[in-house]
Amino acid sequence: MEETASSSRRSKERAAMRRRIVETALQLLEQEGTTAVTTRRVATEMDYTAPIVYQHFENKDALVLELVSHGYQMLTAELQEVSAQTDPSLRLLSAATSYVRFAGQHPHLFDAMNVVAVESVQRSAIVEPVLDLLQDWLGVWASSQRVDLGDNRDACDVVWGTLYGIGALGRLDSVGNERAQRLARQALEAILSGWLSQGGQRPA
Amino acid sequence: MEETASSSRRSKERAAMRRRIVETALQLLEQEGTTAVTTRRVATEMDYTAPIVYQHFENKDALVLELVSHGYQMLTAELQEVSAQTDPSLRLLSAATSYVRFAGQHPHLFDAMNVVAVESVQRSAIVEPVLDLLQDWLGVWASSQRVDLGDNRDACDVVWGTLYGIGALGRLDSVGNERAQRLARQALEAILSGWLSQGGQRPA
DNA sequence: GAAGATTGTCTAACGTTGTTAGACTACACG
DNA sequence: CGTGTAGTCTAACAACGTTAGACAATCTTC
Repeated sequence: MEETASSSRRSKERAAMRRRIVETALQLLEQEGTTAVTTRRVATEMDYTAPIVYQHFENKDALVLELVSHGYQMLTAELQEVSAQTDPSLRLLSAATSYVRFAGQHPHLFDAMNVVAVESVQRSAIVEPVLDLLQDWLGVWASSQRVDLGDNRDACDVVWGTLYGIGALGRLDSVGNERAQRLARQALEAILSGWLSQGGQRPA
Repeated sequence: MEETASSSRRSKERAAMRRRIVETALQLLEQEGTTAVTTRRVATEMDYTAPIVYQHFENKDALVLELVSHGYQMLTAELQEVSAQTDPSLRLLSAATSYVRFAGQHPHLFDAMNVVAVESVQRSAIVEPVLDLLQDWLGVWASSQRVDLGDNRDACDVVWGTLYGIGALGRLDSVGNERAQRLARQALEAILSGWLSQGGQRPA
């Protein structure tokens, strides 16, 4: 396993090609939706042919999983920005609208990110950063309000599920993203205010 | 357009065949998941061939839409049962667990019921009964607690989105349906208690 | 009851999808 | 220069949604 000059160049080219595939697929997904992401379409868009995909991904699902991963990275980055907000309550509320806005700005990616069928061991790892962020912010909020949330994990999943559900609602024409942003904020306001008034821990 | 004996029999047979297709497709969906619902598979299961489907549905999407409609009817029926619960708060909490339990008992159907891509004018009509139920119960709860929810429609969608999100969360192995049922109850408890403590109307 | 129309069903095909095997080409290394 | 390796393409497969056209059975009408 020597490290020759050309082999290193080759592996860089391989990596570059892999990135190109992901970029092209992502662009297709965002601009034309799930149905546009086919192996042939992705390859053609780069002036290659379909089998090129299989030189870099085990199958199409693996490629899509990479898009999903990319999506969560984008989402994490966007959520990091509201980190500037130091007030624990406002920060959570900003995160809520931020999350739903993301769903509105990247509707098809958002869909792909939430296809449960693509469950895998890796999925948990992909979502983890966002959940960690949320769990952290919730913890800070709780201690700032001197509230015991019981299981922090539970609280985190409650908020996560709530925001996801309302974000998904916003995808419907009958609801719309802007209204969904408002609803998400209202929902989180209600939940936090509820936890506040329930005061302490939940009964068994 | 006379009403002869045989034409009436024929139309009954047509209707029966349509029902058989729906039943077969529903069974396949529930037992083997979305990928098992193909025109060929559905037809073969009934000892027919694929084109039979197109004698009764414009396309596969129309068939799936019928399954979704069927699913919402089942859900509505199941929610009607908790109607026995007269206490407004307990009734809503029961509905929450009921809804999430439904997601756990019919996971693939639940998925199909929530594919946003199948949006259509008819979709709103399909979901309407459930939303009406929820809106009604929320209204009763609000007046029983002497709380002004502001826009009743908003409150309804908040709860609807929340429950859906947590129900979908339960589909993940890392969460599980039983835990999701608990989480849904907790979420709704928090929201209601939050609305209670916020007391009156939301600011503009 | 026979002729013609209607209706149910199947066969066969088209285009598209994910995916793989095998051929070809170009470059790298001895 | 010859040999091997890595990258790419062509061609094919099975399965999918969908449609046209043929066939047969039934109904209508005289």
